[in-house]
Amino acid sequence: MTDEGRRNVRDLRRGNRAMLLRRLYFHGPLSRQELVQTTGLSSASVSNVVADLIEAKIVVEAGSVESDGGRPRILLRVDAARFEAIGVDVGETRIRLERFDLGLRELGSVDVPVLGGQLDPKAVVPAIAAGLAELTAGAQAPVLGVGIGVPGTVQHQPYAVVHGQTIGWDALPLEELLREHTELPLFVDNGARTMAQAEMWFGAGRGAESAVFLLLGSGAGASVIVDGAPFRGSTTSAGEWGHLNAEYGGRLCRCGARGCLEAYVGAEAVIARYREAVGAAVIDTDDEEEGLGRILALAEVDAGAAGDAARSVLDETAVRIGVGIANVVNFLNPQRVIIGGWAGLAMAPRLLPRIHEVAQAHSLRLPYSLTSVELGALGPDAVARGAATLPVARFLESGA
Amino acid sequence: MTDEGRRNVRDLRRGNRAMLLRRLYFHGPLSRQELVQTTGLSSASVSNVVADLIEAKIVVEAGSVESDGGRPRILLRVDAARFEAIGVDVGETRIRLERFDLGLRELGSVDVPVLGGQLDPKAVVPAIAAGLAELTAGAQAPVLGVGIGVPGTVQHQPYAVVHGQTIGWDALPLEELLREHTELPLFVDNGARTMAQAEMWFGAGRGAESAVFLLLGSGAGASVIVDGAPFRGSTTSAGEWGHLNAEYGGRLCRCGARGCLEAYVGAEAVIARYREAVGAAVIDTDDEEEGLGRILALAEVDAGAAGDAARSVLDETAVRIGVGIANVVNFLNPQRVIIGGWAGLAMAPRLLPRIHEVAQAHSLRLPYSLTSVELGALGPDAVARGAATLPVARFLESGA
DNA sequence: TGGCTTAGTTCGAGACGTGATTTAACCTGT
DNA sequence: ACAGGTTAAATCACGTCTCGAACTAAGCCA
Repeated sequence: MTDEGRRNVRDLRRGNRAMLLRRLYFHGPLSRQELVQTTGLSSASVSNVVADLIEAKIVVEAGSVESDGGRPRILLRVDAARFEAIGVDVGETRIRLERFDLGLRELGSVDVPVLGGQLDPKAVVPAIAAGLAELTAGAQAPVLGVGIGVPGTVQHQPYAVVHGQTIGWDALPLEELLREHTELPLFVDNGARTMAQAEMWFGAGRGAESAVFLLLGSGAGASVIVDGAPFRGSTTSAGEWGHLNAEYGGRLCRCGARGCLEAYVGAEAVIARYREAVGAAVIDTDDEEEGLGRILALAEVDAGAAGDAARSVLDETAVRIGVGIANVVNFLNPQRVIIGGWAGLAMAPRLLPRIHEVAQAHSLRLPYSLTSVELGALGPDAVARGAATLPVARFLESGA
Repeated sequence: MTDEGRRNVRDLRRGNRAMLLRRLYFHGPLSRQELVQTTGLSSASVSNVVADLIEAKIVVEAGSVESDGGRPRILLRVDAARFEAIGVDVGETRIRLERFDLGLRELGSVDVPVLGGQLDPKAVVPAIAAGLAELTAGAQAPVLGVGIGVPGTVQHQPYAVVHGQTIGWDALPLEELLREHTELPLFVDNGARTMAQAEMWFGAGRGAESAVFLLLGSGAGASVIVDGAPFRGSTTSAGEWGHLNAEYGGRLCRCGARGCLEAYVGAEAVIARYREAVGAAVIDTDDEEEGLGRILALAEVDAGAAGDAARSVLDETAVRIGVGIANVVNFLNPQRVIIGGWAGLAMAPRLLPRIHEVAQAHSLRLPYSLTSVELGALGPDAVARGAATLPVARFLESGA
């Protein structure tokens, strides 16, 4: 309510510059004419600002469009090679760093396994620092910054602090710790949100103004996009879809409450429910990906009791997800609901029809009819790419 | 993603003008000095813009603050008498129009009973038009516009069209119909949202950036405030809290789905559940307000079976509301959750402790600890006042 | 080659915000 | 009563911005 954006003429210029830059970035090569029409700026100003951007080597000319009688239009595009950005995916089993150009094309990557499956903060920071050093050494252009997707809630006070209950991170001051190893701007955010950001820019969310991304992995999370930007809530913990209550007094959730959706639909929960149904020894692996795969396979090929149990467990999973989607549709009325995460993508082929059916039955007619429920397009590994969008987004917003 | 706000220097001025005006409006009399400090503008610009506003007679000087050695600061305030606004509450039993000054002090009102309890569109439009004529005739200052809160979903395409399934309005082009009777700018929105807006400006939401207002009347709705503005979703139907699923396969809701929260917590549902528990004849009134009152009284004073049933029904209501609040807290992480609506305010004194208890038990620890759950401060009749904020908000945003 | 059409640039005008300077309005101490 | 000090507000000169109009560039066609 106090201060918002533009005040003086320089800010005005920066805003217009950012507007043109964003448009060129997201809507491909465009002529000055098209920029004039879509932004509402005068042709004089467009010429002026574009000249700035060209001089700064951020925008380059990219051929021209054949004319029908007049001077041909010169196309402009953002020079993707002008800057680079680094994205980091801090996962539960590995840390992956990727280097991208401005257009988010991957230029290099480093994988660091997490020893013993434990994300010890003392080991994570040096691992990231080492990876950063390796990647920046290979950079062909200035690096705008480093985006880091972490499993947990990120608060800025004012430097990013991570609260990750599932991985035992208690108020880890990640930004300050990394600050000792690099001068690059750091952008830390929740991994689910960075993944959603990647889908918004390049995947299933492209073009939507509002969308909800459901991330089914070991557990269940979500990221809510409102007006094209992630909604964080008052303390950045919005989007805990997995802890919507699915059944009063139901299964105990690892958060301590009873009946959370996550106690039914994440890979961990699906496996646990299957074990309860058929006896603990049947799925004899600790690898959730493998365990979930076996249940899916049994449901597909086994005509006996083990297959019946698998089908039953998966059907309830679809029902719970469907109701959870209906809740999202009724309460937030998004343009799209997008299912992602490795477990979600693995189960979706089998469950999607049932999910649609249940979601429809529990949704209000009008909003559901205008919402599409679909799968993520970038696969389960979009966290690092989404993280790299953070410095790029800052670059575009600031107008360079 | 295309065009947003400021482009040229005139827009810049308008934005700064709006910023100062908003600040003066919401933060009471302020000196130019204080404006300089809180807005970040230079003192030259503040003087300049304020001179404009004074010349337009929107802002007036309002005494001065004693100095400690220097020239005293002259206080400025928005002249509440300079403009007026009209708010309309289209309720299920009556239509109420109120006339306000710029500071939203009530200056006059007209009540139109709805004949036979039926909101016939053919009768509503002339009724509103007649009320408007009466109120504008009494206006002492130019009327900025008319805000109208209606029970139903409002879509702008581009003129306001109301879809009200509960009252049998099917795509009623209310704005166009009223346009034939008045030249005043019209602002139509859902009544729950206008009520929430009133609470945000003058009631329990004051100062919050994000809040969720739960409106318990005959049914159950909500209005979600994000970044100080109502969130409408992609097709303006966001906030259907009453249709979150409370129990899979549960009670049939009037929306057609099973297990909606509204089938448990609205006045209609509470009365129905009580009747089921004790026999249909016990609450022998069609007036929901009276019926709910009797149940509350029985719970309070009757030690026998009728009281037990009332207590049991009300306890389950508290549990359902509590879980519903936990869902909101987990998913949206608002600063505040505010319970309003006539039924909500009537039940709250008895239910609030239990609601808090259940909400806490089903919420994630961190977000719940930072969220306050409280009651609306403006009572059940804030719809018209909230509606009147719509033209005022437009006035403030545009910078007059 | 000359006219026509469209794209992009240049230029002068008008509007704005800012820092520095000036004026206004009050207080304190003598 | 009056000078000196202090703070608030207004004024001024300057630089920056966008815009419309005029102008130049670069193609087509006959």
